[in-house]
Amino acid sequence: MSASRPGSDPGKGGYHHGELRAALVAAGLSILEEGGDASALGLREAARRAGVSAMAPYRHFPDKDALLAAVATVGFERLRCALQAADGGGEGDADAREALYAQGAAYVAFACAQPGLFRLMFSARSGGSRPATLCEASAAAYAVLSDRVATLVPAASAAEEALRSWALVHGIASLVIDGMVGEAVRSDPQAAAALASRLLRLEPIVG
Amino acid sequence: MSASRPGSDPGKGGYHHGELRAALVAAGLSILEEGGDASALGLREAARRAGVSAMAPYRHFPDKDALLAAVATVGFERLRCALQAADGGGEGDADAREALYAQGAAYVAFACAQPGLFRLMFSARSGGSRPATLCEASAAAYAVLSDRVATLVPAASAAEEALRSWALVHGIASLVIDGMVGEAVRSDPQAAAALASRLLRLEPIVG
DNA sequence: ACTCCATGTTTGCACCGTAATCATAGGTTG
DNA sequence: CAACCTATGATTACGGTGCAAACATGGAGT
Repeated sequence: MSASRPGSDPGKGGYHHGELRAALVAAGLSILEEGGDASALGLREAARRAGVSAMAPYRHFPDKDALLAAVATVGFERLRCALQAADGGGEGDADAREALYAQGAAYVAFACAQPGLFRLMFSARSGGSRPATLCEASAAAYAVLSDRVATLVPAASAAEEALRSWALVHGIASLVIDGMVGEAVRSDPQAAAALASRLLRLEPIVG
Repeated sequence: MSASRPGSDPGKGGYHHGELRAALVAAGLSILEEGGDASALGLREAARRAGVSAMAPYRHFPDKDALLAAVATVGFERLRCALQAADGGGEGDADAREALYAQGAAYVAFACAQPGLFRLMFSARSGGSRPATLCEASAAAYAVLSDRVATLVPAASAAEEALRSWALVHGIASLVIDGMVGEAVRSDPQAAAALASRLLRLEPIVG
């Protein structure tokens, strides 16, 4: 009686449009991929791309922030996949270290390749706080990095080391996409990834 | 014939309003300080606070981005002052290291205390590229950190070490103000600064 | 066949950024 | 001193946005 309703499960309905929710999220992603400007992502523009009226999105999202959060959630899922692919799952000691560096490079390359999406992921805040699905998606992505760090350091310092690594690569990514480290790096994800890998290996000042 | 014109030097006019340009920048700063939301900073709202018509700002800024850039420039100047104050100018070896840690803590505390302004500083981009004054202000702030790092490491690696330190503190600041590291830290600049200081001292994974 | 309700549309409002046009004030110059 | 000239600010108008409210539609369950 509840699961038999036409649009009970969001994202797989089959009525007028069929997949409006998914189409809107896809439209949002395409907007971010085209014009790096995050302010270009709007409800009306997304509806336009989905071939639907301007108010239709409100049947699937309570407000604009909710759509942004849904798009950001997809972004975190993509980031998690990218990190997992870069890690490779090596278990040796040297392999584990290289896996961490590869994750850092992938993190920065991801941000560099899709700056609009990356910025949205860390600014999407629906009604003051993040929706649960967004939190879960970001936590899942962080877990990939956190788990790798856990294989490299004692358990006691694992949490802080993971946070330090995250902050470092996140800082590099943010500075690069905001144009603070030279134009040559921003438009070249490979160069940005190489920079991240180099900074991760760098000897610390506390030597 | 040119310098004798009433409003030749922007920012120090004395006509109808007197200091409209400065008043608009101040209004922008106050907007950012009140509602953490950066999207609340608009031309019309700034004009409203300055007690002037909605179109008046266009006599002092070509478009909205230019006002944002001017506000961001003030933000970088404030950040530079905060970093210089935190550094203290110590010259001993241990003092120098502590000065660097203090700068990192001050950087994160600044972002935590004024998240809207901090975000604007790294997203203000007038017409695709940053105005010269904004670049100079950000470079001046970075120089404070860069110079301190230069006193701690060999000249050959100074540039990369400085960038690494900047990325680390910038990453911490970004993650904190975007609510990715726990609510307790975000609303407490002191706690955020302590976190930054701790992560800066942390042993690296390459041990 | 009838009804119901989720989905999509239409209309309307307040706000924003900005272009075009007009009004004014205060020095500059004859 | 008076006329003017230009920088500054005000008005009006246009397209865009997010959103609320009322309306239309069409497949699902009875």
